[in-house]
Amino acid sequence: MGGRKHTSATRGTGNRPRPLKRSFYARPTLVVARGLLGCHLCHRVGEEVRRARIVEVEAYTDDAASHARRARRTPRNAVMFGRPGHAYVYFTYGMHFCFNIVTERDGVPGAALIRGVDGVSGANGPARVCRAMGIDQRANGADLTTAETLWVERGRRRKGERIVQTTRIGIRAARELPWRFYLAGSDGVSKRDRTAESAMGVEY
DNA sequence: CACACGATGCGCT
DNA sequence: GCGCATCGTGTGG
Repeated sequence: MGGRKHTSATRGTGNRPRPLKRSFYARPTLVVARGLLGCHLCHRVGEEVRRARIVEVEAYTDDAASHARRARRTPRNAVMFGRPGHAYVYFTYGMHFCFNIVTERDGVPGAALIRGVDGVSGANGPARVCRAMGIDQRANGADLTTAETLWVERGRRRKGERIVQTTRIGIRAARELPWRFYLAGSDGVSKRDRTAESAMGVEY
């Protein structure tokens, strides 16, 4: 047995969490959103740790469709203006939660909305991600860099796996902005853009 | 204080 | 494709 310290047996689940650091999140929202694809969202629920692979993300800054539109701070969106690497969870339509990760440097609003994950069943769409992962309002404001209960770990992007960039879902304002990213061919993608996929030659 | 509506998902037409 | 559940939030009076 050579000098290999990390085997697949010691590197995978069951070891100490290796949460993404704050420096990962303290970057432009589009960069972070794209970079989260393929990473693993982890949530401790009691003794259990739920893990899922992030496959669809949207970016929100101070654009017209954002809760932080016009860079206006309110009680609800305040966490979007705070330190990067924290959870922004909001309640909507009287029954759903949506989970975001705060981006940009402290004081600059930004968040990446997790819209789809693979690895848990029925997690295409932001509300279903929260339901499947057990994320609710209690997670709002949580620091994801400490790996206490909620965190993200670096993942592998499969060879040849394509990233599709297209418009965001379920908004009216600024719908032309191509601020949604997803991994082509993943089950957890809420809505495919066939036009974009064929334009970039995606096949499967 | 009143009210319109939403970064959704589900069931029915 | 359309209506609707269900309620916190933001905005305006």
